[in-house]
Amino acid sequence: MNLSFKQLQAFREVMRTGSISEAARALNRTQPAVSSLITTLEAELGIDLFERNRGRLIKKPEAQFFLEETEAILERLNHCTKTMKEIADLKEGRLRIACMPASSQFMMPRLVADFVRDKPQVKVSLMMRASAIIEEWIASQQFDIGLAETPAPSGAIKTETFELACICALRSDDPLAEKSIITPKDLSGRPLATLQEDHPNLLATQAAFKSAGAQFNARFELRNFQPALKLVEEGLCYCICDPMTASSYYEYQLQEQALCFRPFAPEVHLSVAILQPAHRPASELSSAFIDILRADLLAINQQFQT
Amino acid sequence: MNLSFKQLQAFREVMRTGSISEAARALNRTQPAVSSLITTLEAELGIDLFERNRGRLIKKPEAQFFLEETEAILERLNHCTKTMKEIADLKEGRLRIACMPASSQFMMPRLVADFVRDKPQVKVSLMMRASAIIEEWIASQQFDIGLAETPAPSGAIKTETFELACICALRSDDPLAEKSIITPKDLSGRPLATLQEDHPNLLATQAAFKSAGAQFNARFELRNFQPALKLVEEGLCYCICDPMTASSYYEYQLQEQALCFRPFAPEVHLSVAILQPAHRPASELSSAFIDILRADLLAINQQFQT
DNA sequence: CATATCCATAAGATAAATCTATGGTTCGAT
DNA sequence: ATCGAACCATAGATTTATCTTATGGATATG
Repeated sequence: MNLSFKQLQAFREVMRTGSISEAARALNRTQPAVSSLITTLEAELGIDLFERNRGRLIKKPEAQFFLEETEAILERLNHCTKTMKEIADLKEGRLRIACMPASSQFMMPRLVADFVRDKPQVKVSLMMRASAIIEEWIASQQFDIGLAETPAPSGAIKTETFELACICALRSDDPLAEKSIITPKDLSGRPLATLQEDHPNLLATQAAFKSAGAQFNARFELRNFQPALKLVEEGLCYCICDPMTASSYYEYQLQEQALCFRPFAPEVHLSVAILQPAHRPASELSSAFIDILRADLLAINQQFQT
Repeated sequence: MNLSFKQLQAFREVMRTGSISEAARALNRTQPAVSSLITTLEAELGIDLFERNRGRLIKKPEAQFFLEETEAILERLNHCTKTMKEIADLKEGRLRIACMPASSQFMMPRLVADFVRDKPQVKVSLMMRASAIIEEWIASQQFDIGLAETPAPSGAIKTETFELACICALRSDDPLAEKSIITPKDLSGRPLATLQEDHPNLLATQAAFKSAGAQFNARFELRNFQPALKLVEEGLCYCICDPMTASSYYEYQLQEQALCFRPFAPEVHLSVAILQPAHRPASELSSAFIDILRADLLAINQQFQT
């Protein structure tokens, strides 16, 4: 089987125009070139497609059948290359994203919306889960991109870590809002909403308080910072939360913002990471999305550091 | 769009084996050859299909998609060439045959049956009609092959004429059966079954009688010779009929043949023809069938000339 | 640390496609 | 009839594409 697309294209053109010379003109080739293409095509198929009668070509019934196949193949090929071009231009494709709760409500939807605005053919799966689940999904290649708390190193996951500087959430009418930077001393003994148990972020916060000689009063222990802001709004506590959660607050609480955020010193981090399946290259689409995701994470991390 | 099947085959093999070197071995090419095929393929698609990581190839998700398309195209092409081979070997195709009554009952079915015995994929339409209808069907290209009485010359029909020597049908117990050749003199004044009105065959028969000085007694006028044999069996008449009709008699009247046939002199012909649409080449299948049809007509024409 | 395997590249060799030139045939119009 | 314009096929020259050999760099394996 040594056919070529050129032969098929030449054959199609000959069938359309009814003559080799005409087809040659349409294809910007010389007549002998097309003649040869047809001859070798017939030889490879083992059957004559045209009858050479009195110096002219006459289509044989077999040619009609072969034309249908030819059209189908060329059409498919054409469509396929077009699709690949679309994929190359990021106009088409599939993107499966799994993200942690802090980013799921506003940040990630906003990024996805911006990203796909000019890509009507791109399909997106966007799932919110706890970081541990996201790890599994990425490791098992069920998702292309994950945003989660930094997992333990694993051969199955490629990570790009971001140390998000946590900031202090407090009521705008709180006296502490006067300060441009909040320290453990400021919050000494005051009720806090924190992450639970042995979360690295909690440990780091406790360490900051301890080394500053401040009293650490964890009143609310939560799985993540999202619900904490309501508690702060109610005046029940303070919260040293990650900037993604803080940023979300501005995105949904557009008017009458009861809360404000202040940098916290010393820096306490929440370590998050962009996750990708290892041993499998990212699609062009993934890479492009990760670019804007990275940029947004860096921007959010800066947003509250004045 | 300048892709080639070679590139697709190479790509498929690389996807299967996971490496260029392996694929090259499978394809009986050198590794650089395959490498180049893949490179140019990527260039023409405008997108990388593999990631070159630490000296190895890693499939990108885009490659997976493209593979599906590639498989489909190659599969279709493969199937198509196979079918063309079948067609070339006359193992596949379509044959539309229209035949006149004299040949429809035994001769043509027998020929078709012989022809398609080893061609299970060949589809046949076999229709019996009066010669005038067959002409129309062939001229309008509704049928590929016609067997009919020779029509008036027409630009739309290609004809191959056979002058069938008519023979005399008579009862085996008739005294005339003793003779090896029947002449108009033998039948002078005796009742005949003939074709009707101004049919050339009737006119020719009448002329033979006249020039022999014999009396022509047309007792039964029929549209064709088939029913005549029954009348001869009943002893009601003689019939100078065409050899196809006579041959049919042997094919269905296997035992107790009440009739016999004798050559008639001078020769009186029934002119029949194989018809094909003009300005359209025959399929390989048509040509092949016409070959055996021609042979059979010649054989039948000899059969009664002892 | 040596060895084997992988891929890419370059240069030369081979094969394929294309073009130019030509001749034969048919058809239509002088 | 004869001429000219189409048509197609073939042959030889030329360009283009493809393959191979040779080589070097990178990475795994034992």
